[in-house]
Amino acid sequence: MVGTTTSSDASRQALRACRLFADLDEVSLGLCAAALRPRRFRKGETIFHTGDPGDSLFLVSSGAVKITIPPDDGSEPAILTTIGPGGFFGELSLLDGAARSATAVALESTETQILRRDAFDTLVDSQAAIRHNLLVTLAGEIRRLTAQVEDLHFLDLPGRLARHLLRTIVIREGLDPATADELTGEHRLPWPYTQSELAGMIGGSRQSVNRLLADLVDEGLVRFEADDLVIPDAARLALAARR
Amino acid sequence: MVGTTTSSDASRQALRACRLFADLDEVSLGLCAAALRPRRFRKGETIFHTGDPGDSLFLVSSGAVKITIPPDDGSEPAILTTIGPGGFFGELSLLDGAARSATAVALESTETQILRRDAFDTLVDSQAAIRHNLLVTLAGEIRRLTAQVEDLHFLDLPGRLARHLLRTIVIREGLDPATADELTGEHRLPWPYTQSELAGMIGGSRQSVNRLLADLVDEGLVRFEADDLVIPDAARLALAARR
DNA sequence: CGTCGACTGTCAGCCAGCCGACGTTCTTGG
DNA sequence: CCAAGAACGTCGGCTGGCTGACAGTCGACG
Repeated sequence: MVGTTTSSDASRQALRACRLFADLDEVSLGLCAAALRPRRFRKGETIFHTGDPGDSLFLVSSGAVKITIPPDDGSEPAILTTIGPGGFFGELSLLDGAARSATAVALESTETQILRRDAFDTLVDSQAAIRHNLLVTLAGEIRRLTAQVEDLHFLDLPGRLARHLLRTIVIREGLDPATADELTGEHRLPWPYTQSELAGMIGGSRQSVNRLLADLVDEGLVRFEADDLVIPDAARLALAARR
Repeated sequence: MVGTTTSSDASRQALRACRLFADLDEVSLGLCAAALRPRRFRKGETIFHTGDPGDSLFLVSSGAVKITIPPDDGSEPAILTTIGPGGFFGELSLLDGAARSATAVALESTETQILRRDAFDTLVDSQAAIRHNLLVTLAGEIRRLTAQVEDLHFLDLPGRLARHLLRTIVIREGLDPATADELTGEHRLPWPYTQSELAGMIGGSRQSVNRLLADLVDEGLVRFEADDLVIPDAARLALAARR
């Protein structure tokens, strides 16, 4: 069965790239790979909604997904985070059996691998390495959210924008989030976001974000090149993020 | 050794009351109890600071603890959450080995049981029940923080105040946080907080909180009695919290 | 039992950032 | 290649909530 073999290879690829399955021996990796089912989403497609029941974890092989909270009126949704290749999402409902707490939407064409609850439970129970990685990742998630609450409390909009950009660098480059303030030098970020989305991420209006971005460009702190955002001097931007 | 026996009994008490150790058989419970060391904190005493290295988990036997983020200037700290009897805190540093991400301060005279990393690791590895409880609790923590970010995005100050009160009811009475909007009837909360602290919890200034509280009292939505806050009709308050 | 510190109550002034409005530019599909 | 929808750029007016200031209240402690 050529199809099956190909699918399994793709699954192995996805696993290797994902922090959750790091440090796993070949045999265990094969076991995990067998439990995965691939699923592709088109740009803008909704993967699940707030309030849905959920019993699957999604690994992102390629593309990107935004985790949002829809407003009940028609305004801009809040964007909690975005997940890129190697990341995963949807684990909460697996852990506590409750409904989805947020909505997941594909930012671009995205390839995912789905892991269902029974397989997930088996893996977590039998593989100490996966268990450890899971706990570390959840802790990281909590720290990220804590930092977000902190920003919303203490920083004004320009500050939140600057800090958000720094954090995005750190995430994209896989660095320690705690070092966001000590970044230096030039960085280049792929930038698939609209200004409305950016506004949703930092808790501001589209118009304000537009103005603040223009300010940053004027001051030479950031620059747009094709589909990338270039930050010539991260240290200088970090200064602008100070409380 | 009478002293040891007494201490161990207190430890068992603490464990029984804590969700993390629910559903544990007597023998395992004894093992856990043996790993605990009691520690008492006076009102206002700092338990640990942001940035400290940390390798212990604290179980609250009695009293209450606030988890705060200190501002770098002299203004009001943000208060992320408060932990009462049966709750625990300080688990993050245990999970990922990183520094404390927040400061913990005793709100009143507080009795805690300390569990150090080595004992914690052993327990989590050997007891599937504890492991499960830990994961569920972490998931709950993430949901709580997500809800907090959501509130800061979508609600104005009156809305955040009302919702905070509803959430406090839910936490104090040990209900499902998702049901906060559907509460009805009269509720009575112990109220050890100053207006400044309340302001820190909902992200507002002390003055604004004072004014909003007065409004709520005028409308008959809340009432202060001795050291308690009484909410005569939770459903009516929930209406005030609507976005 | 006076005084000192912490907390509550209240007010006026100010401004960051929201909102609505509208033109322009980009892009996508027919 | 054209039309229509989406995203960007910009403006002025309005206001929620912050800041600062000060007066009452209450409990603790010498």
